[in-house]
Amino acid sequence: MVVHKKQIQTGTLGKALALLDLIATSREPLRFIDLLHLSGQPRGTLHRQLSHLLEEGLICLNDETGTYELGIRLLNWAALTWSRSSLRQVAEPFLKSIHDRTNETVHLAVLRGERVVYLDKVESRQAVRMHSQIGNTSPVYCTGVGKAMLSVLEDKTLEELAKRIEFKRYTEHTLANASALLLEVNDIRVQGYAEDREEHEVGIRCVAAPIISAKGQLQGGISVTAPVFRLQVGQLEQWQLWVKETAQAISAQLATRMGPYA
Amino acid sequence: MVVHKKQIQTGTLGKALALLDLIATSREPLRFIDLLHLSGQPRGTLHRQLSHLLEEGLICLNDETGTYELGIRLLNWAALTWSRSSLRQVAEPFLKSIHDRTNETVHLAVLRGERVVYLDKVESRQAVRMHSQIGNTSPVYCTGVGKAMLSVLEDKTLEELAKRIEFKRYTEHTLANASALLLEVNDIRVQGYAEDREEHEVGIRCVAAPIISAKGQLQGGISVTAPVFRLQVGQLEQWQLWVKETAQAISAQLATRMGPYA
DNA sequence: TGTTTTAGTTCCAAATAATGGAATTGATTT
DNA sequence: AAATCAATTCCATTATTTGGAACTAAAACA
Repeated sequence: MVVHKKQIQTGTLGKALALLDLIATSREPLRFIDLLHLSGQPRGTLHRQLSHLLEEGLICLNDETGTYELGIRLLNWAALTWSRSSLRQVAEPFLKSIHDRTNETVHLAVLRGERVVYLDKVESRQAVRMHSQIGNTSPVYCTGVGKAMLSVLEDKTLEELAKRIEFKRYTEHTLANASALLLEVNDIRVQGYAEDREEHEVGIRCVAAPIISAKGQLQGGISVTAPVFRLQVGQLEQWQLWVKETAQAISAQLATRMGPYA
Repeated sequence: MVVHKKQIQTGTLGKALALLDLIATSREPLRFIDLLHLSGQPRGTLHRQLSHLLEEGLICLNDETGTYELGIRLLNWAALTWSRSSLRQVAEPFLKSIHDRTNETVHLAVLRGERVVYLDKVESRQAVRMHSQIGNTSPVYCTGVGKAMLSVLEDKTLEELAKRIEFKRYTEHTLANASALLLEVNDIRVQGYAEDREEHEVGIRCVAAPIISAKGQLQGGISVTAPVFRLQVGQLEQWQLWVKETAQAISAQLATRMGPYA
């Protein structure tokens, strides 16, 4: 959320979490020997690091296969993170309200590095299943909320972030490079809302707006998403207004009632 | 899940996570000064530890209130933990099946220390909202799944665990001490299933059974929960069978197709 | 069955990071 | 402007981590 003034060396903790991330992001189940190659750490070091992660419940060892999985303690922390998130708490009724009016999927998301993390979702029939979205991430440059959030960042921050992005084409409309993104963000700044015109998935469009704090700091964003075939003429124009209004209402509310646990 | 052979000193990582847990489990938002008192660490040490957690995205600092909140990175890890859990993947269709037959809430849970952590849930109308259960915990001694899981542990492990529990009366039926619990677990071992007779919440009953690995190691448990007013005569007796059968079917399936990501 | 290979664990002197008290800076109140 | 309180920085001391090598366990091979 906040951009770092200076890079801090996180020492032992950083190394342990890098290892955890390796396990978390691998698409294959990993054994000791795999981690040995992937991490590039010496045997002794890796062994102790894994012992510590294991002991702390951040990972667990599958007895049958000898592979490491993510631990249940992470789930527990996440449940607390979610339920206490002040942004989420404040936004909840607003998300419901906009969903009632649009009857389409509404997302609440925050920015984390070059990716968007979904914090909440209100969906048509089905309510949220965890696997659907919460805690999952998407690239910032081809999602409505992503681009909306970028529009709040300062130029310098934005440019640095854009430079770090690895652009990948998901559809023919996906923005293909940093300059195209910066150009589009400029438009978004003027309009106050962002659109996703089938940039991430063919047949899916959305409108989104950023949420800011009293001090103007980026807090997150909301979006309404719909399949193209269900869109009426002028519908997105209507939703634009609602999304902008709602994001501003959430921002205003955040300024009043801050802090979690309230 | 697995009981430790020996206690390992987790050093720096352990200290950092203890601090994270302090923030996670506090019912009040905490500022630096609060953490200074709570943690008992010297100023310099605490400051560096917080900087590291902050830098790693495990916590974030609320600019307006100066209080620390849990970070989004935890949510992201949890989403991966959940979606890849081999137990959850294997259990999913079985949970649906038993829900179709009972039309009541079905839970999948695992044991973590003296508490039960919910891994999945299939509910009547509403599908899962994260806040409903996933990642949340309950005491082991007054839940159906909790007692069912205890029944798989070895005597020594069980007794040590029971000794560590702080018993709290939730209803007049709550088991009040370790010996009552051990006695009940003995019955469960014979029957192969556990009951919760309004022990956690008045008006709520459930039946549960444990899931084990090929080697007989405890993997988790499932339960069917219903409000007393909706229960027909002989209904729990029917569900007992289903829950036992289903838990065994999951155990069998686990033995075949192990490992996450499959 | 014994041998080889591979995977995982333990050890310990050297290198690195964490510690914590004190001094400093910054913000808020009187 | 002074006083109070909160947060941050500094650095010599202390504790932990590091990593190569030796060791053990288990599986694959002969």
